[in-house]
Amino acid sequence: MNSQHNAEGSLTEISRDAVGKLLCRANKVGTSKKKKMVEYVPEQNGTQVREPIVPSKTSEVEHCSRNSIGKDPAEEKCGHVCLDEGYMDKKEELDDLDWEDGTVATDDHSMTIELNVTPDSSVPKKIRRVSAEDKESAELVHKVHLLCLLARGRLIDSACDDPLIQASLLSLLPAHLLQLSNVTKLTSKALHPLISWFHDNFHVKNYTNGEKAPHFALASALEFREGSPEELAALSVALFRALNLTSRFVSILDVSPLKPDQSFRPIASGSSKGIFNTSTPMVSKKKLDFKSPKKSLSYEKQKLCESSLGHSWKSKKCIAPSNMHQSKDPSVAEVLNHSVTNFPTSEVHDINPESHITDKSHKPKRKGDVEFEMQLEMALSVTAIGSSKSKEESGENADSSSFSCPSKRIKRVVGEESSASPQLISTAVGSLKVGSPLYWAEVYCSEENLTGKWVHIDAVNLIIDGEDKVEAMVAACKASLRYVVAFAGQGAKDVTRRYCMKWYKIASQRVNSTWWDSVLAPLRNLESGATGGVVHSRTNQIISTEANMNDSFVPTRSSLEDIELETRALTEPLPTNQQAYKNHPLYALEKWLTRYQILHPKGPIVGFCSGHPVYPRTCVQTVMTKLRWLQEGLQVKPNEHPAKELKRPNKPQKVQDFEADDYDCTTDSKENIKLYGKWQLEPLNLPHAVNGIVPKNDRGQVDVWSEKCLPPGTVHLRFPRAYDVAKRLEIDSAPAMVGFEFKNGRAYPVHQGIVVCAEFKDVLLEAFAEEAERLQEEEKKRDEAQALRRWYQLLSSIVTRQRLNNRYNNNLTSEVPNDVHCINDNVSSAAVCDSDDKNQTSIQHQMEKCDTDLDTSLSIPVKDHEHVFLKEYESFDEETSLLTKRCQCGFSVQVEEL
DNA sequence: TTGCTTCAACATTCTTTGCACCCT
DNA sequence: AAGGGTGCTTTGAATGTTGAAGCA
Repeated sequence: MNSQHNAEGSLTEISRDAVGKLLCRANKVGTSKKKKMVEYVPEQNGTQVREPIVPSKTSEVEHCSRNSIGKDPAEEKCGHVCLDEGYMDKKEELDDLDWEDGTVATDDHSMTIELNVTPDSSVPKKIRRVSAEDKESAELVHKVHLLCLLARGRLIDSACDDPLIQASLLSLLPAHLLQLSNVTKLTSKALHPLISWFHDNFHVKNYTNGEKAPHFALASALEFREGSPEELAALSVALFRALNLTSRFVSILDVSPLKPDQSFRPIASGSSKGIFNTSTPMVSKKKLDFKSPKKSLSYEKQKLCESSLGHSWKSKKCIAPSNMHQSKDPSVAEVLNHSVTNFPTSEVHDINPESHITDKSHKPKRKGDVEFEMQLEMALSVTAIGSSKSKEESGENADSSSFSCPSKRIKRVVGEESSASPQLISTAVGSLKVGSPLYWAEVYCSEENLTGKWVHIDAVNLIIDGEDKVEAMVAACKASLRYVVAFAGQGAKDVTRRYCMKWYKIASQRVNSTWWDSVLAPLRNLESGATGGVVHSRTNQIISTEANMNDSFVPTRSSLEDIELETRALTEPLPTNQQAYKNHPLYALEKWLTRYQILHPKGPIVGFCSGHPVYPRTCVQTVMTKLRWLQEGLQVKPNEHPAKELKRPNKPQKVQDFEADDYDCTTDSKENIKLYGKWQLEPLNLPHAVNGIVPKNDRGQVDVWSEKCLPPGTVHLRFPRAYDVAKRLEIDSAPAMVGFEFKNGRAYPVHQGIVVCAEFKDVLLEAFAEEAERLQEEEKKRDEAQALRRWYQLLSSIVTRQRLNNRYNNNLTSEVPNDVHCINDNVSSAAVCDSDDKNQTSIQHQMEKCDTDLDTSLSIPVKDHEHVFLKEYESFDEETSLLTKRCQCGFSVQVEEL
């Protein structure tokens, strides 16, 4: 176990480093910008200032970016390295000068002052824009962080389902509050005493218990009745679930920014050192005396098991139910018995197969499940380490680091006087310090509204039904709630809309919705399976069937909630500033329409902003030129007038420049860009191909922007030399223009293949195949001929060489050099005599003969020595296909395998 | 102090159908 | 001499994005 922990630690370390580096990269822009701005200064100052002025802010991020990421070339050019080198160069120069004349040094100094023409203040500001790469990496970090937090939320949620935790909570609960589990018509008001009790008994702490899995962290928080806001919110959810209330664990996913160069400050976090430090130091509270003196028996037992067995939390669950019976309170024992002992059987009734993560060890796991669990574990460890670390850091100055953002007065429904405890130090009259609203619970109250409602319950801050306050609280922390996700049944659902009143403000800060929706899709199903209509998994059979019956004629909770959130989206209040309308999903101002946008129909006016009429976004239509619509496979209906006309940008055509002024006013009106809207279009109606003739445009070609643009009855053949093939077969064809290439400021058409009548397609393809085969054959022949030519050349040279050797070296006793390529007389003579008639086939034949001769005889008499080529001295080079045969005397022959 | 507007600077997108000259 | 390859005058305006300044 220890080793496993170590391994896990290293893994999480690695993960943290990796993501940290990514973050550093994402944040690099800001820091590097500063760096550059600073380091430009000394460069312009010449050598006078040697040390670059280091900005006072030496953040870890910057440090990291310097260390972990290779310097980019631009940085190297103007960065400190360059400065140092410059200095060194200068110094060398200086030394040289010293060597020549000792007095120059001072001159040199003064010269540098002369160079320093521009004072620091007048240095033009260099604002480095974020590059596409920076944006991409920021988005990547954003997504990864989002997934990590999502995974963490799921783990917390599964911990809330833990029957031991639930049972222990119930064991603490006063008997009168247990009645809540029997309430069928639940209202938010009915929850007040329960929340109040929870608030009084569980308190926020600023330090951490160390790195613990959610199950253990919750158990620990339960035991000591204090914990992080996250743990307490989770405990409240566990309590609701223990009481058979349908509830969710809701969390704001406080992710790193989507766009680079935005400093990421985790909500309510004292310092931001990385995306993992999302700790949430809260209002420091004195640990209150427990009103209920008895401790959780089950946890004492469990701790015992833990120490004696050293097993995982999961394994202990099996023995837990028997322990529950030892509870002294009979009612509690009954409830426990009911809720906990039902647990093993509940999986039978449970609709959601994954709702009991705790039992997974007993089920055969699929490979994907195992992998997913591992990923979850990793995500958990990573986030747990990060947060705990920051908590440890903030632990020292717990009071000072406690939540300090001013907050608007929030709804405190019950026990406001008691909750305004002395430990809440207010800095302003009328303001209350509240904990960071990162985590809370949602309980489904069937008697709220007509159809029932998910009620926001922040047990930590004692806020009930304060959904409209969350945004203000988050805003008070100078953060925005971009993602609010509700977790239940191992699933998750984005409920940001419920808490966000100004969606247009956060929409741009969220990741692209397609990706996010696809991530959430499977989780949504799990979530709605656990909460939508069907009462929670621990509910008994009767209630479950009742709910099922209800579901058969009542929309599910999930779908009702979807409608609710959708309605919120559609009834968002009008923004008060004009800029907000620029990309607002619901509303538009004519002022902010782009060149190619138009209001159609122009109305209804839904309001006014600074005197400008506000129209629904649905009225905004895109207009395009005829050509652009053509590219989309649409054409403008006949007799349609342009919906909008734009003045053609003045592009004076070189030679006519001087004449342009004369008839500018007259031509302009004629050459306006005519734009048409979608409502003025019809499907493309191109002339049909008749009698094998392809209808062409005035340039004798067919513009193939897409398949839609092909005249009916024609096909686009893209194979090379198609035009030649068609021409040879005397088939009518037209070059296919597929687009433009922009070079030197001009557009050049790009042609690819041809357009022919469909009936010729097969013929042409066949002809092309034949052609291709023929070309291949020709190429092969050409290659072979070339090979033979080279062989002939080689053999000729060898023969010549041999002749020269025979003639002039006969009398000499010199040895044949090792690397001289030799060949026996038979071969050479054969090659020579055959080379004369230049018959390629016979040459080839002789080559083969030569090859076999070499293979079989392998004995070439040279003078007294007869070469013997033994097999073991052979070597074959696969690249050149050359076989090298060697004689013991050192003589070698290379043979090419044909 | 905060939020909004305006402006400037830079980045990105859209634009959209040759020709003269040289070499083989 | 014909035909293929290569390189020009290396656009430029509109729009989108971001930061800074000014103002209420």
